[in-house]
Amino acid sequence: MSESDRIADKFTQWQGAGFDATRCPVRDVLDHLGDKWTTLIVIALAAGPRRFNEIDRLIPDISKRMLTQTLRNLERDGFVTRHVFPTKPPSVSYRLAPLGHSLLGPLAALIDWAEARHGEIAQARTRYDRAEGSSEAA
Amino acid sequence: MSESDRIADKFTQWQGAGFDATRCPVRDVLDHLGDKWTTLIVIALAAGPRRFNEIDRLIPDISKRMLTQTLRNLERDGFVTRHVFPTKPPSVSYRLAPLGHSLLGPLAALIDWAEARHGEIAQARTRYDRAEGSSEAA
DNA sequence: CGGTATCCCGAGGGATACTG
DNA sequence: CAGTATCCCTCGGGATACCG
Repeated sequence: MSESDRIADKFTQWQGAGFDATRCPVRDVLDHLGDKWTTLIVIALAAGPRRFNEIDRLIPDISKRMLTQTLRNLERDGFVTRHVFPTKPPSVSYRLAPLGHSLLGPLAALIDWAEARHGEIAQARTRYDRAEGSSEAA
Repeated sequence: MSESDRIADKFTQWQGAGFDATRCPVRDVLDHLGDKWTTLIVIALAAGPRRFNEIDRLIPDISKRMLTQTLRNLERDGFVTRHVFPTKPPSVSYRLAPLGHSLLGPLAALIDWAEARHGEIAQARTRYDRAEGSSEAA
């Protein structure tokens, strides 16, 4: 119960102080995790540094375009660092910066939760859709 | 370090087992948290049940359209329950279901992280943009 | 190898107006 | 009060082709 109270309190405080949606840290972070590839890339880098095409192979259905773009954003926000080795052909490696690494804890909590509750969610969804279906015309 | 290893291991396992992007629990959950309003609504309901227009007021810049839609999704996935009181005019209240309530823990971890690291992220961003700007034509 | 540049489509979501 | 229904426009992101 105190967990929900803590969150509720935070929310109330945000309400009080202007609540610049643009400056809201939560929005800021969630927008990030919300996009299609960020989280997967962070996870892919959890084990250690990887090269561009390595990541590309680890995440089969990502395009180079989105891989580059997402890595750039992660770099911009200080989550990953980019190292260029001027070999021939060039080789670039990405690794989690301390900031990115520090995200792994909270992220792991969320992943564990997701895995634990995924079945429940799927059930709820089926139940809801079944109820909807029966009350609607085909 | 073991935190990152745990995640890395999970990732490797996903790789091994087909990795149906569609059935990936993480994708499933993150897509949810990623959209613009879900998280805010969950937080708004943390303190207790709220009526439709109450939530609308708590989150100033949401439209009725998105509020309804997001609440429906949350209901569908079993995060919130909807109670209709047939008064005149009707009154509808939403509250977190146990499933939704159980999300508050992991979510709080993420929020705490976001608040703690937000400054760092902003700094990294400024630094990156400054470096970018200096190397680019106006 | 590690990217950019372009084109393009569909979904997310805002604004507004109407309803039981 | 608690929604629906429409319109419309932005923009995330896929496909493809090209570059140092």
